[in-house]
Amino acid sequence: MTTISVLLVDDHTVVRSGLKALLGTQADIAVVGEAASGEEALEAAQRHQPAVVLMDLAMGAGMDGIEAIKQLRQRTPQQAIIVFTTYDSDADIVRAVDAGAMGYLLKDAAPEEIFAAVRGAVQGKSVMSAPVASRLFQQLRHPDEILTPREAELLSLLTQGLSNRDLGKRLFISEATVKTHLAHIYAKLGVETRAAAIATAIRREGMR
Amino acid sequence: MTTISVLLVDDHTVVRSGLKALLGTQADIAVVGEAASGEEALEAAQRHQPAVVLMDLAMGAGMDGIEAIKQLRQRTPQQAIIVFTTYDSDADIVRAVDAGAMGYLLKDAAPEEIFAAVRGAVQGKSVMSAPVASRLFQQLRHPDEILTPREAELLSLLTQGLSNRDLGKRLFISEATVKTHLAHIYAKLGVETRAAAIATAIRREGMR
DNA sequence: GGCCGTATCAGCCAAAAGGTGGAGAGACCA
DNA sequence: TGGTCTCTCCACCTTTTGGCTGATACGGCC
Repeated sequence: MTTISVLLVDDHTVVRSGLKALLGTQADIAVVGEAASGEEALEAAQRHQPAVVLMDLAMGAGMDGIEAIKQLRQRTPQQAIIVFTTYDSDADIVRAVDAGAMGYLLKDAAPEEIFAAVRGAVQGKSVMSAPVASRLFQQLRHPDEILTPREAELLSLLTQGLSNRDLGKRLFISEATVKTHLAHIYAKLGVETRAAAIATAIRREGMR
Repeated sequence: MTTISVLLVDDHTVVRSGLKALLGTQADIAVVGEAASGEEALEAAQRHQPAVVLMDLAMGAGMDGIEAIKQLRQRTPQQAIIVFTTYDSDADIVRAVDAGAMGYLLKDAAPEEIFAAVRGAVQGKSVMSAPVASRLFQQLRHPDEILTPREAELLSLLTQGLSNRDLGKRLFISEATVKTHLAHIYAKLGVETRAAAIATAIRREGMR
């Protein structure tokens, strides 16, 4: 039996020590490092060379989880990344999978679920919490309602109340492009105004 | 030195074991029980008679944290309650304090902060995370940021994505009046656009 | 009675957002 | 190779929203 080395990435000390305590009960799993930000995660992944990275998506200031996943996939592609976060937002799931995440767990997952995900990840299996799987399934049934990664990214910023101009600056695209994306988002969400899109996104998609 | 008994209430297994691990490092603090819901919390508080209850506000289905606090204050008033949650929403803070919480910690709090809060609570001291204190302070300094009933009503409809015209129809007032109310709401919320107002309202005021 | 807060309405102007239609580049795939 | 998807950009036009100023009316309150 080989020991599976795991790196924990979460800005909450409490969550890190909880995961450490839980994973510590398993003989075949060992936490080899911790990081509290995306930047730290890249450094720690390089240094500890874990088999699995358990990562939160929301991490206060600095690099966000999605960006960290992308960079990790580039630098240390042999490491399996499992997202471990609080919300099952459609957009986050799409973006995380797109960025290269192997699994997607919610923080209220049972310990057994977490163990299974870690063990599965090293074998190339995707493990996700039931609510996440259900959302993905629903998306498959309505393929024309799936937001593209770029649209999801834009929607996420939209829910923070940014104007078209600000969205453009933030994403390094023109205002015209922002409007195009927005029109597509509205069509997919089935709304007509940005106000309704924000309301729908925050409530239905669990964005915050 | 007396040992401080603590009850943990959180629906996330990971968070409970993290707190347990952290608090376990302190000789004068002992976790005497855990609960994953408001209902369980009431039962556990009765049975274990802890000196301090560390409680999350958001707890999936069933009784929410605020309701649990109220009930605990009634049944076991000698126990100090510390809120331990992810968000520093104005509405949540006010409601928690109103319900009888002694302290308010965010989940990204440093371990020392958590220890200090637990020790302070048994001595009747209120300990809160810096961002929380800052918000409370702001509220005290800007009492004119409280929405009038009519404004709150309008804001609530606004978060459903309605246009000014629709808001007017729904509230039986002219569009001009809607705009007046909106201007006041924006000023009070400290935003400039309806998009930002919706985002702020749903997130900060806990509207949904 | 006068002051203040709240709720109602108007008009004007500038800015932002939304609708329509079109188009090119690159990736991917059958 | 041709089709499809995604992302990017443009122009033109209409509608909506926001900023500003000002007004009336009702109910407490000192």
